[in-house]
Amino acid sequence: MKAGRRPTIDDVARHAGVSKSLVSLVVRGDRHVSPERRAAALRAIAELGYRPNAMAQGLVQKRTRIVGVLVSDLNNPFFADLVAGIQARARALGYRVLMNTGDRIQQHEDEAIETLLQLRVDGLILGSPMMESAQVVKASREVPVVVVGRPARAASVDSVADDDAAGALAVVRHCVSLGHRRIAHIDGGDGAGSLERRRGYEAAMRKLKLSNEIVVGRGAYTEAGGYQGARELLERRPQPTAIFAANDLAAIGSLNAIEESGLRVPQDISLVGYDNTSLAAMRHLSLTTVHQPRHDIGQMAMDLLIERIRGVRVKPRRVVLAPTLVVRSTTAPPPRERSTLHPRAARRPSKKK
Amino acid sequence: MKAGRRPTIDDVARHAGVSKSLVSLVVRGDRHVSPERRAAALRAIAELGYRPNAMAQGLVQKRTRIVGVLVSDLNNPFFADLVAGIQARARALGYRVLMNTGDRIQQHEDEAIETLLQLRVDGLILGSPMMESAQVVKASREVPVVVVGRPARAASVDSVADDDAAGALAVVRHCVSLGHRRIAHIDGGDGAGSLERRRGYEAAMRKLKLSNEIVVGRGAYTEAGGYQGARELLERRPQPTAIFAANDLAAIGSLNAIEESGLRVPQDISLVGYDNTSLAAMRHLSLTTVHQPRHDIGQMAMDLLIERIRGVRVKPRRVVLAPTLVVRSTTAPPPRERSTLHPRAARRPSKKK
DNA sequence: GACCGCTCTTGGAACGTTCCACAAATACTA
DNA sequence: TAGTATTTGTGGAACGTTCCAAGAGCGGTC
Repeated sequence: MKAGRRPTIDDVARHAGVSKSLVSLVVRGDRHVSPERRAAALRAIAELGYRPNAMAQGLVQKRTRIVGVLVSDLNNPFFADLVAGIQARARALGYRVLMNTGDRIQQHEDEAIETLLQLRVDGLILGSPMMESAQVVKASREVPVVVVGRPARAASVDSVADDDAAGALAVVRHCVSLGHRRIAHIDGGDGAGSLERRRGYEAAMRKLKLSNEIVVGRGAYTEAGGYQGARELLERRPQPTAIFAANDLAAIGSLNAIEESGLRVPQDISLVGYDNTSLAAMRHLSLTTVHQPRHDIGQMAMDLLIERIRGVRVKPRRVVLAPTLVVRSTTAPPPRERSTLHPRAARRPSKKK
Repeated sequence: MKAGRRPTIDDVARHAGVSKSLVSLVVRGDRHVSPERRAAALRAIAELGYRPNAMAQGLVQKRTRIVGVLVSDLNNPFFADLVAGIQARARALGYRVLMNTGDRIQQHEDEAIETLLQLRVDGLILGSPMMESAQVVKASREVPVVVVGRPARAASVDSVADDDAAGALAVVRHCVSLGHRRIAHIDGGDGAGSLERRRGYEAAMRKLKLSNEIVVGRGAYTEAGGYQGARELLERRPQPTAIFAANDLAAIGSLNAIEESGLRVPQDISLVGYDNTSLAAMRHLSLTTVHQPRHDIGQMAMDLLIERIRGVRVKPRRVVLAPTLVVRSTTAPPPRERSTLHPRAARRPSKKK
């Protein structure tokens, strides 16, 4: 082996005095190898610091045992648990995970996917992608694809998502049971599942005879989006007495806007998020929200993917998990009607409580 | 091209009636190709849906134009901006980014690195890794490595980190200026830079003649770690009047513990975090913290890496950025001495305010 | 008209693996 | 004892690219 070069399997073979085929067998843990040669090979591997070249392996094997994961937004802790679930299952199945993010920008997402496809990953899990579904379908022609957080249309794509309609209904029901009627929604913009969540909200309102009270503010699955949406809603008269944000991040943004306007949560206005991320659970925030079993969703996504990779299933599967409402401290009965007409004076921004 | 197979450069060449070398030139944008043949090649590429095989390319070129990024903890929004900075720079330089996380588990981190090394990435950026530095050095023998968030020892490794001593000093100074003396620290356990931050705290305390007041609670760079550390500190008598947590996540955990014990922030106890993540900026939390220019850190890390990759520099560089204190609403003058002896009765956990 | 120097194009040798068919050695069977 | 399995080990052909040296065509020059 020459100085600066990384050792190859040939170097190892020469060093150990065996054929490269034999070294290959040892590396892959084949049991039809005599103890002596195995030991010799292992020693040479250790001495040279040999590390198999995954590209060469992938090239000849026509598979990589790598699954690519696209994460929509690293700011959203939702994906931390999702990825943990994927990783746990992948580890058990002998696959490795490589991540990528498009930072909520369609073009970047497309590029991220392209990188993964050029690397010839064995499968793709798309976590709440912003990209158009045509792109998803296109990717699914190359490799098995599972979409998380938004229903897939195409027959070649599986999906795992929670039942947004059920989640939204639970939220609206909860608010109504507290006495709210003017329950507004801040949507998730072009985010994954945003439309479903919004439709769920609208359907729930209609179901509870509140069709006239349907109000949707334009937002996004981000703090900034929630802030904007809340600002929009708070300008309306009469103001809503409850806001249902598309996700926890947006709820936090809404909270910023609400507090900025001098209103208190939940005394003046109730607030509900979605996802039950670690943020919502913060005692100081204690956000009422909708729980999704993120870790399970990740595991399920990986399971679906592996079924496709192994070819044991070709029919599409749409897994829908039941969400559950988690009532915390940001929801309460609405204030008396008059109070919304006389909002309290805004408090000093720098002072708390 | 046979049915189920992915088209190769040979398929494209045949389909376009040119040589594969010509197709290769077109794909790589070489300008010494006649317009007609270029058009023919491009058409064939589009018609067949050809996508170059990055493994084959990497194998022959002996480089991948991919940099691997290890992210310590997806729950920490610190890394979202860090990665964004890395990506922005990588994009400009024509590199692609592939991520991996070890979920704050050493062994998983080692595996993540191994995956990336077997793929022969051109370089590695380690974001606040938990792994032992021997592992880092080992990796740096294979490929250029830049460590973020913790100083590197080895000559083969570059690092980008903020000046933890300066940050800690700013925190302690701020607390002292408010009148605090019993300023305790919750450390980051085995987290990256934890030791430096802790030493910085101790040095700052000594510098401000508060050596006797040095108290360190054992924590971690997580919400749970901060919670534990705060519990430990709150059991002490006298209780500290200010807590300096190793990062924002830990500060949030501390806040949970503090509120649970019935104390108010900042009236009864002041709280400071580190990193100035989006969490700290939440109006509802409004955490006093230390700002790190995360995006710049990411860009800088990528720049250092590229210098090594291109071989224009072999001497190690340790970039240290100046942190700045961001004073928000969780710090205030300490309560009168007696008050800590008569803590208020714990309020109902489910009630706020 | 021979030669030169362009530009464009091409075949074939890498790159580092695995896989396959077969060889060699050993053990078993009739 | 010969023949047949069985177990180990091996060389060489893939895999899909890029790179390199060299060829083809074609004006221009002396």
